[in-house]
Formats: sequence, structure tokens, C-alpha cells
Amino acid sequence: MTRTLRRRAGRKSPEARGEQIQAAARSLALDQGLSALTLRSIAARIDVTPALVSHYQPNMDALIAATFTAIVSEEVEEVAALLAEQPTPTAGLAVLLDTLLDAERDDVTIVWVEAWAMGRRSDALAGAIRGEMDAWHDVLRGFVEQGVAAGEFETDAPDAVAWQLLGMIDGLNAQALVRWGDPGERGSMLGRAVEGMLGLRRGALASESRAGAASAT
Amino acid sequence: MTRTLRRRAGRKSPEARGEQIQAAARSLALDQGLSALTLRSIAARIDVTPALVSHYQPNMDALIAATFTAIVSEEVEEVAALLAEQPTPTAGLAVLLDTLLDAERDDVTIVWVEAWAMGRRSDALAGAIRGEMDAWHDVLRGFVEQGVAAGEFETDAPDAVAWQLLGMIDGLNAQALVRWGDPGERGSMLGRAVEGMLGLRRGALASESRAGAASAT
DNA sequence: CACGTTATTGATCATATGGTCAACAATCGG
DNA sequence: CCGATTGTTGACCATATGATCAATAACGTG
Repeated sequence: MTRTLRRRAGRKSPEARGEQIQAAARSLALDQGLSALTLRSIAARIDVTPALVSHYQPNMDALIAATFTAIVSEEVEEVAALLAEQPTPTAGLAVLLDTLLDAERDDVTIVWVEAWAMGRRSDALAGAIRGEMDAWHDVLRGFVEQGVAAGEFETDAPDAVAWQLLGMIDGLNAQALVRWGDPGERGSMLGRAVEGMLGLRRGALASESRAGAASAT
Repeated sequence: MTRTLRRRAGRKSPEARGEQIQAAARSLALDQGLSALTLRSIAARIDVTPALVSHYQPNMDALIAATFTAIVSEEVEEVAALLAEQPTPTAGLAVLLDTLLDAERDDVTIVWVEAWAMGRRSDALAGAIRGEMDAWHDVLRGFVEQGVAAGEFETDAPDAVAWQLLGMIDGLNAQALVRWGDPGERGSMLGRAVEGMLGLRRGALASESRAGAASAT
């Protein structure tokens, strides 16, 4: 028995304790996935009794859903900001693919994959998932529309393209999670697929800022 | 307590019982996902004691991995056969997309999604996943290569295209699982993406056998 | 500094899981 | 028809989970 002993926890204000618990849940989920979130694992991480964690949350489902939302919404905002600062839509597209397919985001991918699985048994989580998917979709749709308006993208269904992008990226990341062995190659073909969707000339994405990822072919 | 009473089970040959258990596991997984596979749930489905199920399997991990393999390998063979009987590679491609994105395959998608999540905690399942992904990849790569040989597809990396296809399809299906509300539209843009990957003329896939799915746009 | 508010704890439930094993009984061979 | 083989059971364990609640002790306030 790994009996990590624990002194009595200091008394904190409800707000501080609440935030501490949420933060612990977030980092734990990024480390080991949403399914690793239990009253006891979270309590242990901040050196506190499971009962206390329980005391600060209506139930685990809510905590898990909130943690999911916190993690994903942060990512969405991050990427949205990144896209906003790109000079052209095409450059933004290249950055988008590079960023989202980066293996360093695997921790978030694990959260997504486990959320899909767990969401089937938790209404709270299912709702959170839909909410974040919509948020992602909004960002991507807006981005595609801008590209179309700028005359760089060509499609009559930015909405569908946005969903498609999202699905493709998620799928490739989820696969990469299991396909240890040939990392890096992930998404080498994605550029051409996206070019096809958005009517870009072939190679338009490979030549921009995708220097590193496109070397393999 | 739903106390479904149970008469004493008839005595069967080890082979028959073993197959019955595997069949029960398969149908249960298709109904409720891999995570619903427990000694008790399987036992209940064939009106038998959990101990008996346990007796016929080294452990649950093995049973789950075997069930996953059974379900997915059947699907792979099914699709491979379907592809083989198509007149041209392009027609095959259209059929492939239609088939795999069909909402009726959601039961298999659930199995995949849960496998990705559970595979992180079960070596047996992780191995099975890799095996089936390779099987899928082999089928798709072979198909793409044929298309290239026939002069219909254009790519210098059939291997990467095959992985890409797999990832895109899985991702879109996984998303559709959560995005109740607008079914059917799934993959409306996938055709163009694939056209881009394989150097087909725009619309080549939409006009073939995709009559039903392409109507929305 | 005393006291009351309340954050925190420890003990405890109820439930679900995988897994084991001696005992039972169904079937088959003689 | 009887005995041996063995498929099957029921009764258990050990563990992990979410959750509750009276009791405790830390902190702010008067």
C-alpha cells in the first residue's frame, strides 16, 4: 500500500478550494484522461479527503463535464486566437492543420476520445460535448467563411466543410493515439484532402508553413 | 431488483459453450458497447452464472479484445468483399464512403470509440486494435493501389492515403455519434476531400452512386 | 481571548467489478 | 444401472467506485 500520509489540510475559502479542485481535475484529466477522474484520485492530488471533493461538487458527472469543458474551451480559444493573427486564410489553414495535428496535443485528444465513450452514459458530459463541438464548429465555420470572402477558399457549404474539418482532425488524432510507431506522418495527406474541399490548387498548403511535416511524403 | 430467475442451464460441450459466450459478448457489444461487457452482463444474456463465463475465458481483457477483433474483422472482410465486386475503382470509392458513413454502422463505431478509450488500459485490447487497424489499412491501401494502377487515382503515397481515409472516416463517424440532430449530412464534404487526395476531378464521386447522400448540400 | 460559524474529516454505506473454489449434478461409458 | 468425468453452480473475496453524515477543528469576529 502506497500510504502517502497526509497532514490536515489548511482551511481555505470555498472559492479557493473550489478552484483548486477544478484545477486538480483538469491537470489529472490531461495526465491520465477523463476516466481517471475519481473522487479519490482528485482528493489525493491536492492532499484532501474524498469527502471534501464530493462536498464541492453536486456529483462526479458534473465535475467530469465541467473539466471537459474547461480543457476543450481553452483549446478552442487558443486556436481561435492563433487563427486570428495569421496574415491570410490560406496561411491560417496551414497553421491550423499543423497545430491540431501536433502530437503535443495528444493529451487533449485523449480527453476527447474518452469523452465520446463516457458521454454515452452521462447526460451532463454529453451536453458538454455537444456544446464544445458547436464552439469548435463556430470557429472553423467563421474561418472558412472569411477565406471564401477573401477569395482564397472556394465552397458553397462552409458549414459542412467546418464539420468535415473537425471530424477529420479528430479522427486522425484518435488514430495516432493508438498507432504508436509511426508518429509524425500523421496528416501528411490531410493537406491535399483539404485542398480538395476548399478548391485550393494542389500543393497550396504543403508549400506554406508546413515545411516540417511535409518532408516525408 | 430485476430478479430474472434462471433455471439450471443445460450442459453443453466446451466448444458449444465457448462459442455461445463469444456470440453473446459480440451481440452485447454491438448493442451497448465494449464497456458493457462484464462477467455478469454476458452471463445474464445467456442465462448462466458469471463463474461459467469466467471459467471459459482467461480474463475479461482477453474476452473484450477477442470480441473487438471478431466484430471489426467481420466488418473488414465484408467491406473488402464489397469493394472487390465493384466495376471500377472510382465506383468502389463511392461505395466505400457511402457504406462506411452509413448511420446503420453506428454500432460498430461505438465499439471503435470505446476501444480507443479502453485500449489505453488493456494491453490485450491495444494489440487487437493495432491488428485490426492494420487489417483495415491493408484493404484500403490495396484498393488505392489498384485505382492508381488502373489510372483512375493519382497519388504517390497510397500508404498515407489509406491511413488518411481510415482516420477521416472514423473521425466523422465518431462525431456523428454525439451529434444527434443532423444525421445524414455526415460526410457530405468527404467526397471532395477524397477527390483532392486522389487527384480526381471535382464532383467525380458525387455523381456516381452517391445519389442518396448527396441530395442535401 | 472566547465563541460560533463552517471547512474538513473519518467512518461507513451501497453498489459494481473481476476472480476463485469447493461442491453439485448432468451426461456418458461400462 | 452405476460410477466417473466434468460442465456448472453458489457462495465467497478483494477491490474500487460514488456518496452521506455526524463529529471535529480551524478561522473570523466580537
